[in-house]
Amino acid sequence: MDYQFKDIEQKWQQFWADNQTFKAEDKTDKPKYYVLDMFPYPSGAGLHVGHPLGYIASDIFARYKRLKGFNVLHPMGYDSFGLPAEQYAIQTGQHPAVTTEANIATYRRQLDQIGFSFDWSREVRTSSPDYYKWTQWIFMQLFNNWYNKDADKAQSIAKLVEHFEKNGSAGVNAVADEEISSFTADEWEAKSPNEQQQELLKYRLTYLRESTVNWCPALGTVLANDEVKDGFSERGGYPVEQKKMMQWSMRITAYAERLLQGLDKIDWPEPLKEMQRNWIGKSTGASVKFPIDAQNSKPATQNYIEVFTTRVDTIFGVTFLVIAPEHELVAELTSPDQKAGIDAYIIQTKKKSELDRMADAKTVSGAFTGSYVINPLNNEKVPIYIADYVLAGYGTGAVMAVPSGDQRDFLFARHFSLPVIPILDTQDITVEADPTKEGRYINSDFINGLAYKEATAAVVAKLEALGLGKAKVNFRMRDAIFGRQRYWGEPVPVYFKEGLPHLISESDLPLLLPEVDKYLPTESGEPPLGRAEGWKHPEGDYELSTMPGWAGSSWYWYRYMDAHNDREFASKEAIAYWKDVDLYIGGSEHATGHLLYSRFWNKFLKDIDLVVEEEPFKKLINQGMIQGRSNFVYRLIDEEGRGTNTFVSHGLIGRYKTSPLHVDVNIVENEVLNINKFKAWREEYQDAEFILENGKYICGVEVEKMSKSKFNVVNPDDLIARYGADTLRMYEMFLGPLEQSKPWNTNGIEGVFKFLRKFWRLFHNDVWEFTVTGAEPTKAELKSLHKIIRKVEEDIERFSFNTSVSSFMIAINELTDLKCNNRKVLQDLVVVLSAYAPHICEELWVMLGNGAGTLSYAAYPKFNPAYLVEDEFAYPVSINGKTKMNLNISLSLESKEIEEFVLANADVQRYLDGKQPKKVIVVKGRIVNMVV
RNA sequence: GCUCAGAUGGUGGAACUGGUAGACACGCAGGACUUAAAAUCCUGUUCCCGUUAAAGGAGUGCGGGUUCGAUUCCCGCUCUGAGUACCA
Repeated sequence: MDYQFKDIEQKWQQFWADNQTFKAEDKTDKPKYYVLDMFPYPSGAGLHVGHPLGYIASDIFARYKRLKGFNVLHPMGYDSFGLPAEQYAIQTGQHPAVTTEANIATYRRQLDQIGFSFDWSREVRTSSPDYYKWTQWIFMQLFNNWYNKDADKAQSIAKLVEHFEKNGSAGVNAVADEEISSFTADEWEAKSPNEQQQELLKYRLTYLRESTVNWCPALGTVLANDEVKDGFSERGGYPVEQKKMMQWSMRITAYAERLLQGLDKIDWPEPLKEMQRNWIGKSTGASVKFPIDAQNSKPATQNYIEVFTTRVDTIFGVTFLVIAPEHELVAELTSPDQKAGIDAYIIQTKKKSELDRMADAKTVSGAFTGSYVINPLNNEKVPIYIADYVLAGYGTGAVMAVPSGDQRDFLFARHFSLPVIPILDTQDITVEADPTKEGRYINSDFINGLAYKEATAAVVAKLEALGLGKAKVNFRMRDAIFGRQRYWGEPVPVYFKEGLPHLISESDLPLLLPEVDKYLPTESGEPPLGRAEGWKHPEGDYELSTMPGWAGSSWYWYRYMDAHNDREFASKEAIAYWKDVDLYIGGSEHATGHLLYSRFWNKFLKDIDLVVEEEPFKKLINQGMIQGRSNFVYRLIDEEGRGTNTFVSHGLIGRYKTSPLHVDVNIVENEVLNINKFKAWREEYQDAEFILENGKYICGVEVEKMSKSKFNVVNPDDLIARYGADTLRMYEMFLGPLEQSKPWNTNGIEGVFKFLRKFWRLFHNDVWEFTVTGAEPTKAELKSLHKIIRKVEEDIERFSFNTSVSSFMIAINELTDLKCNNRKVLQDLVVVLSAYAPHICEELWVMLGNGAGTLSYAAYPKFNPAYLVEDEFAYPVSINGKTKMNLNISLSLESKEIEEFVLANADVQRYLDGKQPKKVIVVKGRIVNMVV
């Protein structure tokens, strides 16, 4: 029979499901291998052709590892809490659980059709109570731990309390809130339980704090920094504003250094690591306290301003100080005569949106407070300004301005006519600041004549001696806000008693998401959970925020190890066996969100001895984004400027006045419009007329995002119906390197389909009867076979799936030319191809007489280099590096003999034209080059 | 602005450690089969000159360099894409 992909694929997908072919074993002598995909959010739109790209690659890898004798864990699940389902619920009143369930069913159907080797027995859904029970449980562990800097790891709060009881706060070196108090053991004992809890909250790894948050009024929720892009929400594109709110936070900053160091130990794409490094934003410098000039009205709160600088060596070049308009001392520092100016500036800053502020980056603005500080090293009076180029959220919200070395300070100084003092003898500051570290210091008191390194050390030492400064490391990364004022997320397992948060009892987990009448905030502005009737802890009210989207995805890879455990998030044995993810494939858009939070939670879980590896994902690959590729038709515009119902082919639009219109890519093939389908597409085009070129209507092309409104969405279901899953799998790989972004283009899928038919044909005679022989393979057949055995092995190990597909085509072309129908050769070939095109291979495997379902665990054929040995090589002979001819020469000849052989050749002599080559380079087995 | 990635035929791409640039596939052109079409098969297909063939020349974004030899290494530039954004 001809290649009937529909029957074959359905049959094997059913077989795999019925027999749980891909169930990973928990107890086995085989080495483990964990291949993970970033689990999808099940959106209503279903999968488009770009989504499965990474899944196909990981599936090929997983199948290959099984053939190589590994016990492979290759699971799949759903990140099923999220905003779109909730937005839909608000519009329609449908419970998000219902729509989510329906969307998951669609996803599952689509995934099954592609023939993935997932172990579905381990499926997880973050919105399922059996799952989020453990997300809540991990939250409780974070609540019950603090970060001990001396031990450089998390420790239990109980231990901290013990320490407080014995020694008070002395000797505690914690990552904690800034306003922790110091007390003796007796003072601790004297505190009321509530006061003690209040103090402990400042240490917990998840804690409540009034903080400035990204508030999105349209979504009615706060957003994490990585969910905000250019002042707008990433989902939906709504404006985001800054607002102060009491919020749950995660003390990720405690792990900043370890998150940074860990990057050097994992095999991730360099750009991704770089993104995380930038996000963490470590800078090494010093903090310096500038005493406030006593002659001014001194603020009651403190008598100095603290700045952070990376160039403390330039301190003698300081000519002014700039603090953020939001700085807490602004009001107190403003002198009466400057008050009007300062107030006006603050109002102006507040009015500016985030966007304006960025667009305005080049214009200098600011205002003088009327107060001064004293430079602690030379006792100069230094004026204090406010300006919005200093950010309240970074460092201390204050900078020492060195206009000779920093361009922003330089522009500011020019604008306000402030002095610019050069501090290095190599500095050229005639037109702009010069941030050099070269040269020797001048105008700099005791560091004059020194070089950068010793100057920095000397300044830090002096500041330390004065008690006015110290070396300091600063991180850009902030603690992550961990609450959303939304319904469709994990409830926080906390209730409030006398204004203080308390964990619910572990035995009450999971804290179920209650029913509500509407998915909107309450009239008083509380989150939707405030609507839940009778939802109340006996001791007090529950927390009404839910957890953010990244909560459930920050540990899910552990749940797959032991997905049905109802006593632990995963058993010790399962974690000891599976340990970590060996290969993780997913998009780079999660660089500073999911991938950072996951590393953070993993490190925490490691600290409290629940998991065994410091890093969760050993190797990570980013698959490229699949962009859309839109097609256009060109509507003719008549003299009055109105659109007509006539369409001009793309090659002719220069001669007419036209306007482009998107046309459904599914009715265009190789840029040729199917005119009948176009007329049927929409009623208005029923009588459309066309100006053709060469009898065809050619469409225009543009690369855009894949979206319904652009009619460029290609659905995998359609392609599978037409060509089958095996063709789709191979074509997605054939498209190009996995990591490269590219527009989807269905042109060319025919080639892959033809290849599979040709492969099928090898096993059949002219009338499609299955025919293979038991004869001994020929040398040529074995050579083709072993070439592909080696090639696929090498390609998969380096994630070069596209080159494997080409090589398969070459192998099949060769074997077809050889008229190979040899059982031994074909059977090995089936195994090699099975990772890419599993359905057709299963079918042929059984036809060859093997047991159904055994192919997935067959052994990958062993490569034998002996079959590839050649005794002759067609040496390219070049003159001055330009290839002129090929000469067949025995590989047993040595360089000298090859040179003689080549020079004796008549054609070579003709090229040389009687001249003697200056030099002959012979690389054995590679090339002969003559220099004349 | 900064950081990173990339640029190869009409198209997607290949060339793994510096050694025959354009594999494989699409498209296109021509042919075979057919009453015809589809499907299938065969041949050709980087560009220029020539054209029956041969022979020749140019060529991997641009300009230099190292080398017997560079798509590959080095320096400078242009463009495209991604990330980031007054980070002190």
